[in-house]
This record gives sequence, C-alpha cells and structure tokens, in this order.
Amino acid sequence: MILEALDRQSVVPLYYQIQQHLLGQVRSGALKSGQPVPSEQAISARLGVSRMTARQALKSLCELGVAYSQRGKGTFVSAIKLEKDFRQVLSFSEEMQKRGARPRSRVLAFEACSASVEVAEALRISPADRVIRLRRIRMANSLPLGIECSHIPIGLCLDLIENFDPRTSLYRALASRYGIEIAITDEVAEAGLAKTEEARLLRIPKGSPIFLFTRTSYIHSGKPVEFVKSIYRADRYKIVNRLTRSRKIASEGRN
Amino acid sequence: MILEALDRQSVVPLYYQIQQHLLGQVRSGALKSGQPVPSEQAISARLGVSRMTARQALKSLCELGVAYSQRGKGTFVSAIKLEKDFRQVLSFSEEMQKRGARPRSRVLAFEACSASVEVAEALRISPADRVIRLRRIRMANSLPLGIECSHIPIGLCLDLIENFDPRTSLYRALASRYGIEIAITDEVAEAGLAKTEEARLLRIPKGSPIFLFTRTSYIHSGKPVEFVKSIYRADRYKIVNRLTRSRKIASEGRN
DNA sequence: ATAGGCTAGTTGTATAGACAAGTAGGGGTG
DNA sequence: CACCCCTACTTGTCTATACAACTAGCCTAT
Repeated sequence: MILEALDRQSVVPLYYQIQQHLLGQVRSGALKSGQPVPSEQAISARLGVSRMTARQALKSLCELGVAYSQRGKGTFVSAIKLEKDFRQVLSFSEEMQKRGARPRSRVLAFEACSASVEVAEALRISPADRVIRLRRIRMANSLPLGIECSHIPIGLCLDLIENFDPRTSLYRALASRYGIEIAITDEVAEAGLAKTEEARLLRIPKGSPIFLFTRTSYIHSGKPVEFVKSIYRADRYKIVNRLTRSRKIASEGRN
Repeated sequence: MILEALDRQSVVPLYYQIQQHLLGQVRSGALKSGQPVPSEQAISARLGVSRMTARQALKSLCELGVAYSQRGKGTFVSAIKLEKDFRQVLSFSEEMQKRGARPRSRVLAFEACSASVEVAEALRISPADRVIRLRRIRMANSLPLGIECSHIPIGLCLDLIENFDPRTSLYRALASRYGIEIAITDEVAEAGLAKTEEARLLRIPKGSPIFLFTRTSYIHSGKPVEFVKSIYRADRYKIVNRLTRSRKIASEGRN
C-alpha cells in the first residue's frame, strides 16, 4: 500500500480518497481476488486517519461489491468481475456509448396529449392531465434496436416541446433544463412476439421474439417523472442483472 | 415518535432496533411518504443514544430505499412502494411461496456428468471435472412454468446424489448440509421462441415466446457454486427490477 | 495427543465531541 | 419592498476512544 495518497486540503472527503485509492489497486491488479485489503487499523496507522474514517472507506468498497468483510478475519477483495454497471439507470445514449456503439434516434411522434389510464396511473396524475409523448426508434450504428415511447407530465417541463431536440438525450435535457435528476427506475420486462407494425419498423419478420419493457422513473423523493413503454429486438438485446441474497432480513442482529 | 423502544441488554444492536422501529412506523402509515423522519439530533436526544448511532439507523433505512437524506434539510420517507424483494436472490421455492403459489418440481434428470465448456467456464473449473446436473420442470399450482437445469461442481457436495431429494429445495440443502450460502447471482435474460421439446414439456404451442435465463451464483468470496440455464413461459412470467442512478460515480466528493 | 486457555489481531457497535456545508426563515437595513 | 446578514437546524465528515465478539494460532496442562 502506497503512502501519502491523501490531500487534506481537497474538498474530496478523506474516506473517498482512500476508497478510490484501494479501488485503483484492485483494478490494476495490485490487489487480487481473495487477498486481504489493509485492515482498518493498518490504514488508520499508515495514513494518519482515525479508524472510523478507514472503516468508512472499507465499507464503501463493500457497498460497491468490490470487497467483503468478515468479522474477526478481515476485509478481502471479492472475486467477482464487474463492479457496477449493474442496476445503474442508464439512458439509451449512455448505454450505447458505454458499449462503443453510435446511438441515433428516429422520431416517430413528439407531441402533447392527454394521458391514458395506464400512463396516468403510473405517473400518479389524473387521466385529464396532459403529458408529453415522445415515440422514437432507437438505433445503434444505424441498425434499429427498439421502439421507445416516453410520457412525461407536462407540468414538469412546460416548454419542452419548443426547446428540446427529440433526437438528443432526454435525460440530459431534463437534468440541465429543469433540474430533474432521475434517481430510481422500476422496470418490468416481458417476452413477446413482434406485431406487424413493430416488425416493419424494426426490420424483422413478424412474430420474431422481442422484449417488452414497462419502466417508471422517479426522482429522489419518489415522485414519478417518466413512464416508458418500449419494445426491443431480442436478437440484439439482453438483460444483465445482479441479485444479492441479503443476510439481515428481520432476524436478530447476528451477522 | 414513541420512546422507550430500546432494549440495551439485547444482543440486537441499538441502531438496528431504531431502524426496525422507524420501519414499523413507515409500514403502519404513522410516517407517510414525503414526511420527515426524526432528525439525527432528535433521535439522539429522545432515545439517549449518540448521534452517530442515530445516524447509522437512518443510513440503514436509506440503504433499504425506504428513506432519503438531503444535506441541510433532513431525512424523508421515500414515496416508493416496495422496500425490498427487488434484486433479492430467491430460490424457486421461496419465490413461489411469496406469491402464494404451491411450488412443485418434476425431475427430468439428476446425475453426475462431466462439465461442458460453457458450464466449466462459468464455474471456473476444468471441462474434465465432473458436475452434478439437475434438470427439473418447475410448476406452480400444478401448471408448468419453466424448465431449469442446474450444474454444481461435484467437489462441493460429494454425497449430494445419495442424500438429496431432488423434488425439494436445492438452496436449502446446500445451506444446511454443506454450509454453502449463496450471496450473489449474476443473471442474463434473453427472449426467444419455444422449440419442439420445450413446448411439449411446458404444454404450449411450438414457437411461443419464452424467456431464456443464464444464471451463475457465487458465495461471499466470489467463488462460483452454481450455474443454471432455464426457460420460462413468457405468458406466466415477467422480470421485475429496480435500477438506481448513483450520484457519486468518479467525480468529486460533492453530493 | 487432545483439550483448554491465552493472546494478538480483526471487524462490529457505541460514545462524545468538533467543524464544515447546505437550507430555511427571521429581521434589519437600504 | 427588496436585499443581505444572521441564526438555527440539518446532514456530511472526521477524530479519539472504548468495549464486545469473533478468528487463528500458540502454548500449556492434562
């Protein structure tokens, strides 16, 4: 473990500097799977921080899934590859960029209309209220991947229709123009077959397998801000997910 | 907020008692969405614990997704319904019980065989190594839901074939007999069409939409212990998932 | 040889206090 | 009325310390 990694003048918290430093060692291979991470005491002594600060750094590493702690034994590097990217909400643009593909969209509809019952229920508004509806074909490297249809309560972004270029990133516009930061997305995925119109737009035979997604996105307080229904080609899309089996459910406090 | 909720003699940690108490208030409706949870100071003063202990209780609430904190403002009850059940690894038996259905299985194969390349790679063993293979039809209330095919390195459970009743819960047997506690599952889901044999076993027309799952499960240290390929009827199964958009990725330490 | 105890090292829980940084509201000044 | 400052309250970070609970290894006594 290299010393002198800390900048005590920085606005970056100490525990976070330590976490990033350890993360770098894991990524570079200096710390390999199964090996012990420096103990709380060791970090505390060598970097001149309190044990609680060292502890916070290790805990944040564990929350990333990079390490795991065992009482009485120590903290060890987890053997599992991916650190994150799971369960991260990513916009279509972000997801494609991460995979190295060139994202593009063809706009099918961009309009204000009244909410259907399904949309109103998900967004917790009245069916009389109006929403902005944006229907797009999503493409990666000019190949059609899916069809997405977003709905946003019009009250949240009154001038979106005038000022937003629907071929660009909706999430980015919501964040920068209206301060709407999406925190959580609930998603339901189903499997189905492409209908005639969908097949034509996606350039696949009718009856080809597809994913059907129904997503609702919330800001931090839990207020719903976006409802999306989409269809994706099954031959070009898969769902990757990580599930954890939590230990402490409702039993006693034993680890 | 009710006082005297703490048992200082108990083995249950104080912060956990406080967390459970607040969780109860949220569930009972005494604390509603958007309302502020008692502040760290308030808990500290009223229950006679230190601020750090109160803080730990609130933080654990936030990790459950039940609440969220805003610096300078307070901690508030999140408006989102489900607290957990997302991203929890559940065995088939557990999942069916939770939904109130009666789980049953029909065993198609239960044998020791050598690992295929795909299986060996996922379990990080040699293709020469032997694995236990268990192929079952999964049923809920006597209706076929899917076909699952599990593979477990034989070294982990040498006498499984002799001592395990393959109609019961595999996870339970692994935990109780061999101390194998699954901590993480990585899952890939694809959409496809039922082939002839699959359609016959699931009693659906050939070409019906299905989910294809590929799951690898790991124990705490990251060692893979189970590899499963399965097929589920799309008309009786959907994937529910919650994604979060993390704020602190690699930027500075600002919240 | 085995059982038991002792010790050093680890994480888990808890306390008390300090300062920083952000929010909200009141009150005074212009 | 509008603006600014000040204050009170909140969460975020950090320190220093203490004891409990658990692990692993060593050593001793049986």
